[in-house]
Amino acid sequence: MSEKITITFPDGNKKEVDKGINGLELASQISKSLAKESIAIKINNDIKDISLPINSDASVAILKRDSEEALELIRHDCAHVMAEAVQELYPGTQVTIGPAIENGFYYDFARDEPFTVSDLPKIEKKMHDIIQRNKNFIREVWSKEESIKHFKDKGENYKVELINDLPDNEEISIYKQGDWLDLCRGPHMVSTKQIGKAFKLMKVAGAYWRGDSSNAMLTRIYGTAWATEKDLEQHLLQIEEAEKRDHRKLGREMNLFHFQEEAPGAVFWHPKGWTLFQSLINYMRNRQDKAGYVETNTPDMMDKSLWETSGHWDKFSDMMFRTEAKDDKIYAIKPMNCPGAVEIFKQGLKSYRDLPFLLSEFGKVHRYEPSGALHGLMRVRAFTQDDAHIFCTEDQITQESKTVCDLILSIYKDFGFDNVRIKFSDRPEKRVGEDSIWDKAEAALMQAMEATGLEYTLNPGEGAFYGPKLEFVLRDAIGRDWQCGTLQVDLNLPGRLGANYIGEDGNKKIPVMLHRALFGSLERFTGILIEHYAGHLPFWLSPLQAVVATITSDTDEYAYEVQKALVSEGIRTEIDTRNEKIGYKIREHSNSKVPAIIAVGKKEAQDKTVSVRRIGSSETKTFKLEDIVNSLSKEAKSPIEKK
RNA sequence: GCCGCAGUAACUCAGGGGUAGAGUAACUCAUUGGUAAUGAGUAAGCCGGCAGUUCGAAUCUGCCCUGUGGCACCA
Repeated sequence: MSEKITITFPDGNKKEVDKGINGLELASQISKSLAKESIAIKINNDIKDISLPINSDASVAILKRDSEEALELIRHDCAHVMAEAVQELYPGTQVTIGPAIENGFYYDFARDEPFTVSDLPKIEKKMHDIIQRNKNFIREVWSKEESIKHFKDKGENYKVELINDLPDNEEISIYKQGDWLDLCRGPHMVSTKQIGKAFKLMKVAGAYWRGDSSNAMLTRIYGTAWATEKDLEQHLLQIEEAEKRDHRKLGREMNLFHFQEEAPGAVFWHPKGWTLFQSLINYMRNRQDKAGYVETNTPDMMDKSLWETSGHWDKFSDMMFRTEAKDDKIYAIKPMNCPGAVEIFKQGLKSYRDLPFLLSEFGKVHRYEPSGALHGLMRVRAFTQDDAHIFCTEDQITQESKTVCDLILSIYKDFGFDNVRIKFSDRPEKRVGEDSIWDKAEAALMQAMEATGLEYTLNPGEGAFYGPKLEFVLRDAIGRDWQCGTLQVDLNLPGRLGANYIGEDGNKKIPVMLHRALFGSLERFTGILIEHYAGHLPFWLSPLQAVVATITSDTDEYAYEVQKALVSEGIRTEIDTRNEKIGYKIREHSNSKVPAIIAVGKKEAQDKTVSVRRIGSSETKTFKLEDIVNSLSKEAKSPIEKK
């Protein structure tokens, strides 16, 4: 009699089966249809090939193609099929790695002539052919020597490198699909046909071998893959939706800003865009005033020596703009506001009684960002930080950090961002300061984090060169994440720049400096808001809040009266007396996303009323002039004024 | 910075070795209208820059600039 093991199913049922049974056999014991639909198995919560023998008691779930976990397999299998298609169509192309990723998969290839998008339809067609061949994925375990020889003979140098770097005790598995095979950890589904049809190759891109810019550049092909064609369709629609929200497009349509060749990565803010920008600054200034900050302003250019002292020159001089005048000095255009803040702190003798000392600055900084990184307002070379530096004692770190966290979250809420995640980044490889100082800074920040009771994730090695940091990541209306605010504990720069205060004991002490930014970059935050709201900014932020549109020229005079009434209450109002039909005016102002379109014709002029149409609605409501002025001026208040 | 793609009228885009094209916008005229496009007409361009090939280049080639999708970077 063969040995038995006990299988526990997700519903808690147990079953005694022969040792060595595999998932497929197990499934067919339950039902034929299940066996037919199974694609993999979850053994003790690890997803495995369904053909893998089960040799000990285990909890087991059989995965069908429509399960959530299947998606990753579909995508990974799809990557393999794409690699086969590419090697079939373009002999001599080397394969490297090809994982499943969010929404799809990619595969990196090494080929002298990179692929272009025009190659994609051909590859896609070949993939469909391969899938139709319905070959099983077959797993084999090879010895290191055997696998190295195989890939070396085939000229797959990258695979050889991968195998060489595998730890000696690791099993080397190979997956075959028909004649084609790939080094792969797995797992995979049963056969290529289970991939289905719901995939599409999306784009080609360059990518460094092993993500290291000193290595060769490979060609990456990205694809998206889904369980059903409906899901694929849905995904493509979502991409379209994101494109519609693109702040670069909306910024032009709404006449907010532009860029031009002479100033790469620097914004030309148009009047409407600048109005929005200023609304954000005013809001933030108000919140900071109430939180006990005092606002400062520091020089845009300072002698290079200051940046050498701070340590910025050593790490970032390549990315700093510099300028010189008739004297022989080299001035750096500030890439950060912190040294300036320290210089202000240093003026006059400070006592422990002055701490915490909260200095804010809407500082415009310049950084020579790599050309390939520039992206509309999201990544620019000249931007404004809502920066602040909190000088405090070590004992105050926890409380001050907690206060900053609360402030950030409260501010994000005012813009409709309720879903915020926090990342904790600790010491990077290249840094200044003793390890003992880092120990202290990290511990203090961690303690503050614990004190807030907020959830966070660890982000090892990603801290600033002078200290660990928290990063605040918010999720927008269509589920995209944006890193905005930051809080950094700095036990290094104040000392380097010679800041101190007189302690309780009468001795000089070096203060701790907390760097923090809430929106982060005002430019970037503006871009995020535009995309988050798809251009439909809330009334208080809308640079143009109302348009008075006339129906006939007979009522121009009354229209001006209406505009004047609104403007005198601070509502940003334009007037449209053009010789156009009202339908045309409605259409135009709707397209440019004006929140309130106020139509006036003979009827309104006679009754001293207005007809209001709000953006997003096709309803028209009639109000008395004074009533609309009152209600709009209430609506125009910022969240702070409303509180 | 690296790999790919793109740059033509204010905007969106077609064209492609031999008078530079469309739609929208602008301007002019007519029309004074009731909630997402009234009609007719006019004007508008160093076809990103510099070199080269050619009898001839917006078109082909090279270099550069800018943008763009990724990668790398992000104090």
